[in-house]
Amino acid sequence: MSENPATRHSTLPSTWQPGEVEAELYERWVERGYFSPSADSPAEPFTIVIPPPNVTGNLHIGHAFEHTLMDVLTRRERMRGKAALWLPGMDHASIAVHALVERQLVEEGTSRRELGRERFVERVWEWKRNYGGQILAQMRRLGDGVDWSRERFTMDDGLSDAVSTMFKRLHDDGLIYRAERMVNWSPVLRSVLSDAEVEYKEVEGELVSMRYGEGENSVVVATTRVETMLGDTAVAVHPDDERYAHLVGTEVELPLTGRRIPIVADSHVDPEFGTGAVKVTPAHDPNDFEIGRRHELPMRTIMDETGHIAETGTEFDGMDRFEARLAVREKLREQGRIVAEKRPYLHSVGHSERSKEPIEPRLSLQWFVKVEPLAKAAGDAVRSGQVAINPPEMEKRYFDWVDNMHDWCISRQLWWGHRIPVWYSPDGSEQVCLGPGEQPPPGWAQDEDVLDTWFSSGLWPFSTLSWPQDTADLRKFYPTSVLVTGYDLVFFWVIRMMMFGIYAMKQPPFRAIAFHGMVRDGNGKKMSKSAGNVVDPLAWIDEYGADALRFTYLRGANPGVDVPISEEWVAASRNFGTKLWNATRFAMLNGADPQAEIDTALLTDADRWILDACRELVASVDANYAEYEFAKVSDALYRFAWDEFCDWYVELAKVSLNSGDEARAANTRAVLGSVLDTLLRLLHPVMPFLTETLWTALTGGESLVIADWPTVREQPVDQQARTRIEDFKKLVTEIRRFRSDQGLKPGQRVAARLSGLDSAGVEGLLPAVRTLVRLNEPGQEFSASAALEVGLTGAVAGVELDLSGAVDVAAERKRLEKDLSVAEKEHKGCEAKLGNEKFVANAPEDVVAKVRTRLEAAAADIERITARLAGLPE
RNA sequence: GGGCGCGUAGCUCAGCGGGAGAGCACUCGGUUUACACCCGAGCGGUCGUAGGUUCGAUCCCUACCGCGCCCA
Repeated sequence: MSENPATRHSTLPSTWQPGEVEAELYERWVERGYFSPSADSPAEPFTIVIPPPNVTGNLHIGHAFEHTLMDVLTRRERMRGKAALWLPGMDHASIAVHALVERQLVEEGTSRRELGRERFVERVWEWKRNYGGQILAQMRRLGDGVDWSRERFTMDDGLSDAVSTMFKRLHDDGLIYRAERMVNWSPVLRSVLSDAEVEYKEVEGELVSMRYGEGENSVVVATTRVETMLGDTAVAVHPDDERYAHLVGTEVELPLTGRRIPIVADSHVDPEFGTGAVKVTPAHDPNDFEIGRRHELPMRTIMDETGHIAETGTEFDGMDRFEARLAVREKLREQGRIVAEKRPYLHSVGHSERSKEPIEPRLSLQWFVKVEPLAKAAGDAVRSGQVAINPPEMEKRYFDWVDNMHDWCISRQLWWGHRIPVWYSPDGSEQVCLGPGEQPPPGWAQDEDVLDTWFSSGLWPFSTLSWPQDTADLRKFYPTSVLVTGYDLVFFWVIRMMMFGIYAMKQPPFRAIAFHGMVRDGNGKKMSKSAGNVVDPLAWIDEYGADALRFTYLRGANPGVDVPISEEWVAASRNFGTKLWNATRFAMLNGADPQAEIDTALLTDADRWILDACRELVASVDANYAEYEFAKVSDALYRFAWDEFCDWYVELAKVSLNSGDEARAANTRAVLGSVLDTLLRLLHPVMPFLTETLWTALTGGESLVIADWPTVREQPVDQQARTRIEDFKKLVTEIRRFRSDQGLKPGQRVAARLSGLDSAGVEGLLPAVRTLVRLNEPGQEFSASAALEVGLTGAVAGVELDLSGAVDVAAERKRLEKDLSVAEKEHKGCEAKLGNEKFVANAPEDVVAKVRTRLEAAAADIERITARLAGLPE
């Protein structure tokens, strides 16, 4: 504060080297505790919990994007005086980690079963200590202002207690049950998967039609999974289907098995599809399962947990399902039972999202959450407006999920994760569900399965704040302010967090949900390893700095819309950072002083205009943040900083600084300092490193992280100053255009005489015009050889130039003709509108008046340009 | 098959009832005392197609074509 502005510039190097200072700045922020709000703070809380990244993961381009948004929001709220908490952590990624460590064991020639459960889990923790959580270090590179003192992991003791507490509550409320159901089975993982972990893909398979039974009593059925016929326990037809009416109630022989199976009538069969008769495999197909239940059919499981045929008593036992598919088909062919084959047959098949193989529908005993009451509450919270979804269009997708959710299968046949807190008596006749700290009766055995990772993720917004303990953190920071996540994750953690939050905490876990899009490459293509267009955000941080990457993300972040990103755009953002750097350097070299008093009496039009523009910028940035319109925020900042401040104000400030009027120059230094100060504050959430460096140098303040967010100053808008500056800009631009047309070098000075500036009210800006467009005062021998006229708000300004005879008339004529045709088009358009009676009668008064004004202006332009063209030498 | 979204300048995207915009790319000029990661000037669009509503449609409605996503 006491530092002399004139000497501060010595602390600012001539170029910005992000790589040299980012890490140091970051660690300083963390050490000073800026990111760790106190639960005792009197300030209003602002909370974001990180959607927990996977412990196996690295910071990919999508995380970096999402983190930028969260960091921007949190940093801004901190500057606005909130007790801002961004809570970091990771989930344990049950399936991913389990599979990863299991693979390692296989490579070492052993297996998890050989190792045993206890040692396997130890092994996983060891892996986590050595290799897990790399993303946490990478988040520091990006500048994530998270509170590391509150970091959480879903497998930590506290969060594990939260899991078992929640399980027990739901269980005791009858919202968790165990049942034998058709589930999505992964033969590779040997575990069940939730519906959300299955992705449907079109595949080229085959549709095989085969005949069951003999002669008149035979039926033809078709399937893409021939091997499942071994588990058929019926054939179903539509009850109204006359073709098969005589067969309903009879039996046919199921080939290869010697079994006889009934033909049943079921109204869910589509008589239009295929032959109208379908094979029924209740233990291996969801639809068939339902038919089986309705008709009390036997449910024959014909595969083991690895997808191999088992216990059918046929030659196919022991074969993998795909091998059996071919073998069964060929056997049927030998027996003459294949009546048709369609190949390739395009159809949709569910695949395991994690292990990629086709899932196998399978009858299995699992634990489920009864979601109906929970999902209804989650839907109501949005319907009632308690939770706002941004952008609102995403509500539909949310309701689609919430309103049509199936019960959630939460057990997994894995070892890494939260073990289901249910114990069985030695004879299996009794079971008990226990909460944390409760002991099962001696000799009872705990359920072997673990819980779906999403179960613990669903608790994340409050388990991370120490729930079920009633702590100061929980009271202060729950519910969280906003969940920032991709629209693809609606059904993963969003709905689960909503359901659990409302159930356990009696209020939704966030006040708002801000959905963002997916990061795509510069051509709008989805990034994927196979397309080879995946980029590493860390490489770009190395090359261009974290701020450049962050700014690029923000510029592309329209709510809910995909974000394309490419290296050239990151480079462009880096250029923007450099521009700011240089502008600040210029300001400091000229003694810009943000603390100096601004004497309003001495303000020039330029000062008034930029202060007003700056004021509007603050308002616009605030308004757009409120709507999560990040792209509009950054666009406004970019344009103000570059187009208004650097391109015009700084140039005008030079005129003032060199005017020799010390009082005026001092005032300009104060305005320069003030505007830059505001601009750097506004940019800080997006570009924390660069702005911190510049701002501390400019102001001598401690840190921008904890500086105040700008407020909209109560200051009258000087509309006249704005008009004069707009006129000034137009005048300068037109003269530059004329010079360019005439082939004058930008630096070449020419003598000129200007007129009409006084009646336009911009005579005070004459010195600035002369400086910006290199016009000398007309001397003794001044002889105007070229001239132009510029229509300003209040008058027409005349500019006569002495080009020493060398006038390019052709160029001037071309320019005038172009201007004329623009004016004529405008004139014609306005005339047509005003000539339309209905327009004049129906259009609002102000619209009609505006068109009249435009018509007059166009007419004046036409007259002036025509006269000038007529006066040009041939 | 059902649902949602999108087709605007070479590229990526704003705008969404009354004068077509931005960034990048491109062309020309440039040793202007902050900046060539720059400065100045410029080129570039029948706003997917066809109808309709309206005094007026890139904007609203309908159909179609193309692309993407989600669900079955």
